[in-house]
Amino acid sequence: MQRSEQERIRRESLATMRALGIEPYPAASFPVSHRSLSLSTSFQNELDVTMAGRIMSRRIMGKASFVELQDSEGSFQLYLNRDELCPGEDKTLYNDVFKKLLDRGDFIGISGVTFTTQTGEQSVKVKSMTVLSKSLKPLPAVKVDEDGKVHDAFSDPELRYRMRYVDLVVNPSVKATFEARSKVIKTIRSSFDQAGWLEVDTPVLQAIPGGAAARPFTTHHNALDIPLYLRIANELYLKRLIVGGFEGVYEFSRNFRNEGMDRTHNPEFTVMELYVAYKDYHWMMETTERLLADICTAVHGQSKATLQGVKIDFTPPYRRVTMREAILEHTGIDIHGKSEDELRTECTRIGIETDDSMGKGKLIDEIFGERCEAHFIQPTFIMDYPVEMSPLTKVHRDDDAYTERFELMINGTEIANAYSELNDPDDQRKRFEDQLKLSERGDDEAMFIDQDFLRALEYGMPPTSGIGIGIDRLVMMLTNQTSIQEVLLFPQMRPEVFDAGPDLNALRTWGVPDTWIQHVVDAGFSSAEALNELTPAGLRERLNGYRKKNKLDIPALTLEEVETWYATIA
RNA sequence: GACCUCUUAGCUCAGUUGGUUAGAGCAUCUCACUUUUAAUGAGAGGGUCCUGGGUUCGAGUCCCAGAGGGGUCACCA
Repeated sequence: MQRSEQERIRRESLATMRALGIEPYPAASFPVSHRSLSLSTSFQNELDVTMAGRIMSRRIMGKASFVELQDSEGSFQLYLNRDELCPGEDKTLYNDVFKKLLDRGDFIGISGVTFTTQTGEQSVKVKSMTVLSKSLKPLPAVKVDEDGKVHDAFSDPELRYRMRYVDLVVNPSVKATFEARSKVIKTIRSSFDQAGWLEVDTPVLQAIPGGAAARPFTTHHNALDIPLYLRIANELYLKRLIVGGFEGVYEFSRNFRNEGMDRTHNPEFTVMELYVAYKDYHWMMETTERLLADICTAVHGQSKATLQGVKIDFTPPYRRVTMREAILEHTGIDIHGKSEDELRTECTRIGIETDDSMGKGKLIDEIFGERCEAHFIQPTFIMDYPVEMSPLTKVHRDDDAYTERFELMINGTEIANAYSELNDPDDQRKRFEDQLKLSERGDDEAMFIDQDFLRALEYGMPPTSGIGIGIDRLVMMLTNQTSIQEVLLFPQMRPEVFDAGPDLNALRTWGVPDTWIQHVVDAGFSSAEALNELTPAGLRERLNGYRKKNKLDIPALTLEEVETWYATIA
């Protein structure tokens, strides 16, 4: 790939620095005494500081300059005065290194003294400066005016996701999103640790992809010569640990599902799953609403958040609605006691398409998903799902047509899914077998039977409540994002195709001098075909013209030299 | 998987009915400037108009195919 003019100039600056005896990529650590935000909040004049960061802008006014230095916390203004930076006769560091050889994007370390400028800006008067790393590619030139309006924003989603490192440098809100994500996870972890529950790791590679109904990614283990699947859920493993005697276990589980991608689905995503013994789903609802209020407070400083202009109030308690009530409320249909055929008729009546592979549970799920889900904007627990659609859930204590299950809906989206866990091994086996029948009817999402899990239940699992919380979607809600890609640092994308680039060794074998190789490529003569379009004399003329134009400090080419290249190729 | 839509300078974008040498702002380079802050003033350079075909005297613009992105739907507890 041909380098842009800006890249060529930066590489020349790099070489010039080395010629001046300045290593652009020094090995030594650079200890820092202050960072931008903390220095600014406890600012005082005449403070000795040492800082490091990236040059984000330079305003050069002859013998004095201002630099915006960006570090991990934010940015801070530096003031460089030629005679303060270079008190002696030699002004190279200011005149050449700073003004000519450094660019926007370069990392520098500085020492100096704090002061306030005439316009009242907190600044550091730089006394010494060290080059820490040279940036060879120009950063997008995002500018923010005095009204906070962003100009020339780096906004192309493809480029932003593919080069998240650039996105993070120039778009501060992106960094804030991922800091919020970290706060969400930290809050959950510290809350659970405080409760005495154990954070565990369970297998990602599984022989039976259980615990959910989804199409798995398949791989192969060579030594065992067996297929393995990337986990679609970790539920069955965490329950085995409850059998093993832990009272509470949780895991931040990266799950993988080989399904479609869109605004709310990425092939790999994170679910936090928690299982606690001797509890039921009522307890879990109370635990969940308290946890979410804490998380929201950690991110926003209050238990309310705004999502697409709508205020979401995470303050407990949340509304609790049974699935039967929810469907009755929004469609007028009472699903209670209805047969599969009756439900199918109702679906057709209200315009929901059905097919023969759909069982009772699936039909009810369709009605809820199509007609009810979107109405639950404020946090709401939808409780008591029909037994057919919840094969891992204990039947309801009062009515065996339902299960003790809830989903937490926020802004019309499912955020969490929880049960009083099914711990009756015989019932569990029967439910798995019902799933198998569904799968024979053509429902390709029905679950596999995990015999070892059934054996674990036969050893006895205490009454347990469990929950899975979709971390990515939760972060979306708390950061006011509508796309999952905005809350994943590196969302899945089609792989980028890179040009292999010209073969520099080939040029070397033609006899092109090392000093010329890059320039011959840059000038567009990286292949024998390109050369053969010109005579040796013509090529020499073009390359020497290129040398002159770019003021290259290398010997001009002689006709004899260029002729030998052609001789080698032929 | 289907449909819609986008791809022009490092970034953000104009580009008329198909018509001269493809433009702007920022960024870059040169010069000036010792408290600026979207610094300023003067000047300059920078392009595989996503790729490949086609129509045409002539294509950034029209047609076909492809690549990549975005959106909607389908799929996805």
